[in-house]
Amino acid sequence: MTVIFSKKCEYGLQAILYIATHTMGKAVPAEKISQALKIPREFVSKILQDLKASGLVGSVKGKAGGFFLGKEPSQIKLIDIVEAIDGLEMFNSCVLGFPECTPDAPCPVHNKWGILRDQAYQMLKAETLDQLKERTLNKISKL
Amino acid sequence: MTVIFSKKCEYGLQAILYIATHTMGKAVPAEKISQALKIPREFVSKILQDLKASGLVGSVKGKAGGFFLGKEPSQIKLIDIVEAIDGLEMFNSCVLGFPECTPDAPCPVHNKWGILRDQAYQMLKAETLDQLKERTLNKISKL
DNA sequence: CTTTAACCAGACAATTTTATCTGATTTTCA
DNA sequence: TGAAAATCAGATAAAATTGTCTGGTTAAAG
Ligand code: SF4
Ligand code: SF4
Repeated sequence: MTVIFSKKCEYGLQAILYIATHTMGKAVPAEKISQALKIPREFVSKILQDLKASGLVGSVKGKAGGFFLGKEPSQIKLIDIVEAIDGLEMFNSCVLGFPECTPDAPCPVHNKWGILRDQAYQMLKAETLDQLKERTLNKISKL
Repeated sequence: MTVIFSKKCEYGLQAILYIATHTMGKAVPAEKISQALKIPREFVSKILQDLKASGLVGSVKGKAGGFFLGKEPSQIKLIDIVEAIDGLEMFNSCVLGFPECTPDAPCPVHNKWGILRDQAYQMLKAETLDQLKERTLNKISKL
């Protein structure tokens, strides 16, 4: 299977986007995220607990508890979630899987892939959650 | 883990590039590929057997046997190997993992990711094995 | 103060991916 | 003809990823 992000990372990205757009001042329970995004509840819960360790989300226990953003929406970028879950290794390794990505021994598609890789990185780094809000709402509302 | 291609696919790409540059008219045994690319022999052998089913490689049994390209190097592109092993699904699905990639409900990074995805596809489709030969040799010789 | 709804920690299970093994067959060559 | 070197098919094993369960703790609300 060809994959960009692990399932965990995809779910993490989706969940954070969901929280950012549906928080209304209150904490969002895992159950709600699970239903909206069709992710198993315990699984998304686990992932958010992991993201908590990175400071990207916070949580409150007990009734009316749930998850919320750990920083201002204007301070969170998609790359932050990717880094927390999958790491940034892919942005520094060979697309063909050759060991070592050195300038004097580039893989055969170096000149093209290197550029794409950087653009992908820039893309994830470019916009903050608040800037993505409108488009996120449009997507999630049609799920 | 973040990944572009599965290990199988990476190994398949590397192995085909190796065969294309080291065939010298004869069949290349899995053992030789295994040593050169540091891929477990039985594993690369399996992968090449799979690629044989797609017509990308051929094989001869017995002593002095091994694998060879199933087509002219000028007729094989990297995308062919990717398609045979991992399929082309990634070039038609959402980078954030949202179900359905529809024009009226694009994911929040649609306008940027869509372009990158197409460029990646074009990259893999652009050059044939013979065109990649020189750069491949340079990479493999420094492994 | 009891019920309820939530997070949380850690074990557990299922699935997929990656890798190895075993034995059979084929071909070359001395 | 027999030993050696290779593919090949299928079973098996190991590892990683994905998903589930159990029981505990916390906090709101009646
Ligand atoms: S293109 Fe160059 S930099 Fe990019 S992955 Fe291949 S070797 Fe590494
Ligand atoms: S950007 Fe649009 S086309 Fe690309 S993956 Fe996201 S939804 Fe699909």
